[in-house]
Amino acid sequence: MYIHIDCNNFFVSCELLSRPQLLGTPVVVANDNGNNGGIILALNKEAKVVGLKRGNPLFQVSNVIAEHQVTVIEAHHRLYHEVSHRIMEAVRRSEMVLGFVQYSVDEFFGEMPENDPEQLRGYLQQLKELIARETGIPVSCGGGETYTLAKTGTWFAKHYPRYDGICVIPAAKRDKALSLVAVKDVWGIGRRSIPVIEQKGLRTALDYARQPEAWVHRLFGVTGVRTWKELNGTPAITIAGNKRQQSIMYSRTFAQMTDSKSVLLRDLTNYATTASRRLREQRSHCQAVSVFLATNRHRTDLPQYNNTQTLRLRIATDDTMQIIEAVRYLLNQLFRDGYQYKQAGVILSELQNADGVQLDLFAPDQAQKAARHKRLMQAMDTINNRFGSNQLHFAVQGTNENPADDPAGFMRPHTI
DNA sequence: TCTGGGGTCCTAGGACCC
DNA sequence: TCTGGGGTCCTAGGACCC
Repeated sequence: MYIHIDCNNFFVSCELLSRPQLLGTPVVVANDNGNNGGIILALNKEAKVVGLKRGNPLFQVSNVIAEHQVTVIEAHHRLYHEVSHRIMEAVRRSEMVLGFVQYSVDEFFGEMPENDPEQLRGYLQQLKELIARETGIPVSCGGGETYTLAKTGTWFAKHYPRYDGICVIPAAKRDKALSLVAVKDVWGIGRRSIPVIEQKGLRTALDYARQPEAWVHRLFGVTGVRTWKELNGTPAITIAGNKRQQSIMYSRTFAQMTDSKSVLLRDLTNYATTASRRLREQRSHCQAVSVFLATNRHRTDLPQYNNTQTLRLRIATDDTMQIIEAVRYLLNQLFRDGYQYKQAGVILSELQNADGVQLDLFAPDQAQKAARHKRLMQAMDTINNRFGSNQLHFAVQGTNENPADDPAGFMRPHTI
């Protein structure tokens, strides 16, 4: 049978590892854009009972936060990835799960060679205890005949306390289980499909599973059919897991809107630098670079502009300097005067393995230049890994004037 | 004042080939 | 009544996920 593991309130659980005194009090994790302008990314159950929800902008719920003395913690994404990695390693070492894969930062799938639901439940209990013991993170587990049913099991584990965090759905109870799940709570059925399904008078996962395949195919395509098959007990979804990413994006919403091209250039080159470093970390090269700009969609009183442009490179690269040049070119193409920009980002795509990159036959000197740049990038990565992420940077990135990043005031950036 | 930041896969249609 | 029959590659955009 297939199993699914989902970490409870993951970001909050990670933060509480180093702040155990906050256990039992309401805690939320929010991103921070430097202006108290973030939204709630994760919250524990104490924060849920006072009425907070994932996605709430902080400024809209500041009264609730003050009234109930909710602790707001800024997100530390590096920490979450490390903890996630520890969970994966702990489960791997236990050798209890086959084909164990990471699906997202806080979710895992796998298989267990066990058909008896009670036995499987016992194994999941062991797994849950192992993860708690080795990492301190509480998890919920589900089991079933397919990935989708296993994930449905986790849904029950989370919504009904009597399951104590573990729910296996055996074939014999599949229909009963699906009749208790609303169509909107099915993994794979999204916002756009729900009105179409409900208009047919279908309300539950079982209603959907009982429709003819042809109807599902016509309305929801092959992805809809896959979910339909999985609900009916036939595996149809594969989880890639543990592969290199196929695209890398870095984008930010600004604390203050800007109409300045030079500000955008500075920010975008910083994003390009970070994205390029991640590209090298996973030993990939990119063949395409995209930039997007967006105005504040919440400000209906201002003119809106939203655009993306992509540049394909002749030769795939992981060189920050080349990627910055592409970003500079794309910004020149995209930029329009007279708009207040609120968000911008860089996307690296068409990634390929760094070991098999095609060079340019007609530009042999390019190879020498590439080799020099490669050594420069390696040196910069080494220095920045050791002394802090932007110690050595390109002049176009600007100087870091944010005192929060340098509280002691001794980290003067060195500019190339 | 203040409204994340990432990802994957699929489809439709156009341009081009024989 | 009848208007070939296949292909490939590319791109933009949609839908879904966390």
